[in-house]
Amino acid sequence: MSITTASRVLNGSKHPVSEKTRARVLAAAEELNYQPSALARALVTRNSRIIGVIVGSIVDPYFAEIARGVEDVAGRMGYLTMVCNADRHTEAELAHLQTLRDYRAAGVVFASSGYADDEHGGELAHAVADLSERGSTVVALAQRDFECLHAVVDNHAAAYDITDYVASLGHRRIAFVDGPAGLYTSALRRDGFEAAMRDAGLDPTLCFEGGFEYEAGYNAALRIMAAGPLPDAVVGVNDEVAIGVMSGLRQARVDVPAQVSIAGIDDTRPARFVELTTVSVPLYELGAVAARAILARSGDEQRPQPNVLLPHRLTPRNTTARRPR
Amino acid sequence: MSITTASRVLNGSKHPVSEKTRARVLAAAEELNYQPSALARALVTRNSRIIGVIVGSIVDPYFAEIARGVEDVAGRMGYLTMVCNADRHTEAELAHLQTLRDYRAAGVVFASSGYADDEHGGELAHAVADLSERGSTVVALAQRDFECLHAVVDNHAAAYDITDYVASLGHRRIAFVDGPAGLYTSALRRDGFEAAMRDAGLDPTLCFEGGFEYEAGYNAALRIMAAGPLPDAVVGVNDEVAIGVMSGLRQARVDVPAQVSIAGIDDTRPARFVELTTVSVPLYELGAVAARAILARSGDEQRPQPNVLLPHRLTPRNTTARRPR
DNA sequence: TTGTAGGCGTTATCAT
DNA sequence: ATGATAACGCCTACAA
Repeated sequence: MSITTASRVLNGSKHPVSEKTRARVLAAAEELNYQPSALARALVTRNSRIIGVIVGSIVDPYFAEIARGVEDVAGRMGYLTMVCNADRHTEAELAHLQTLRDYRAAGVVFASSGYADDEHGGELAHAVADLSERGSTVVALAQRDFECLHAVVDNHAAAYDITDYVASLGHRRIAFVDGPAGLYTSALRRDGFEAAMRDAGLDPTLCFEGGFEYEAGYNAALRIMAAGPLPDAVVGVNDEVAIGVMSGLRQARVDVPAQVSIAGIDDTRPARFVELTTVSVPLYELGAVAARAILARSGDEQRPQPNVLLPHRLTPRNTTARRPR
Repeated sequence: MSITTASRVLNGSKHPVSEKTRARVLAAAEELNYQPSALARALVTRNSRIIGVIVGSIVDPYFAEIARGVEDVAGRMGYLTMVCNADRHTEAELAHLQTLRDYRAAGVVFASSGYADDEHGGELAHAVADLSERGSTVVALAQRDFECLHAVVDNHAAAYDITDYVASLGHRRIAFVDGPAGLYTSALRRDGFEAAMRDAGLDPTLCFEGGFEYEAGYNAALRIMAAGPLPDAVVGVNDEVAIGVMSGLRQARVDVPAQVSIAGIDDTRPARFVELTTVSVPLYELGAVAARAILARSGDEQRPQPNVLLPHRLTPRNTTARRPR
């Protein structure tokens, strides 16, 4: 019973092995509580069973849901998912990419959007190309300026739909709280808002600077209240911001939704907590799709996969109300 | 210029190397965009720069904050943090532990509490011991029945303090919504609640089954309302549950805090969104402490480290009010 | 069907 | 100060 034979049965090689020896090997492995070294295996195979998920912020429920999607399907196949926090810095993404490359990750998932005019964009594109050449599958879950599989939702349409819905409630003065400057997702959603406003014959210029976090929304609420008469409604670039706005308004004794309606985008868990009107984005599914793509490619040959666009859905809840007239 | 020499300068060995050759190696490495294989290195050193964080639920903000703490300090030192989701199943923890062992993780952090009378407890203790012997540092951030470094907060006291505070507001009928059955943290907090109630001369038996998630709180709210006259206040085993209760109550047109006061424990991000009265638990710091312990041990020798108890702090906000009399 | 030899990319040991 | 050589634990030809 040689090492080779043992290796063959333990790693499911298709090389023929007699039933008796197979059984003996299995028995011995069980007996010794033997586990093959993932390290050595990855070293020779040039491919580990690690999947990296690079997120913009580990505490953001948006990314948590995506990570869960990846982890669920990857874990079922014996893959290890590592969630890497980049704090929305391209340089941090670069560093994580480096490490992931060092471990010959089977794939890496870019969960967050890229920046327009990113000064490290070239470097990143280069690193991604390098990674792909080495056999890792990379997939992006939002707009990115490098070549890879994209699985996304239509952010422009999502913002359009929620804005259109709010307008349909009879609101005229509708404000928008923007996301982080330069991020594609921010721009896409703002554009969607503006398009919907124009199509409804409303003024699309009531935009406030924001971010993706609760605090950004809270601060925006302060500026909104200082900027003149209250708007009829405000659409946040995402749920956290919308909740932050609501929190700021309510603290100032503004009644939501009686005085001001509020809506977000994403339908993350906190949105359900506060019964926020929003648009549901299939976050979990986005992650699952990414994981499946990686598993498919690392199993079979490198057959190229088609990009995918997942559907979103308007989800009215209790933070919006019809405008009294 | 041999491989050996190159290796020596590239990995900061303390073996002497002349300045000239050192420079030449560095230049060549830069030139070729060379990166040492983390896999090969880990294979021979029997220690990778991977830290595993096993969490009870990846979407739970409680764990997100802890993961951030670990990731922040580990990332700064070039370590890779992998967040593994166990869905609160000991078996899943076992599986992750297996994988982490295969990759010779530098350390693993158990972020969630263990179960009393866990049927897989023995197995887990065994796996942990095995891991420790192989040189990995394991640290638990809540009560666990295996030998390892513990960095925790006093859950009993945290629950006592928040209950005591609520009672001090004049409330008499105070309900408690419990956490997952069998979990040490649940029991500790419930005990803290009961102790505070008794010390305040109040009835500590108004407990409802719950969980750690929003939905559990929401469902508990329904049962609370069906169980007779509304309580003066309710203390949730954690913030999510407290918010769920609040959501359920408000949906039934119960005014919080005018009719019922509500408080949680943990001070996770959503708690700030809704201005929940709670007790702040140093989640980020818990993770940071764990990471530092792992880094310390994998750098120097295995000097044993002392367990640590981190302080919590009462954080009154707007979901509790003094009882009208 | 089974076994042998070579190599994956490092670090560690022992010369030189 | 530098270099050859042997592991680390596995997989994949290539023989037998």
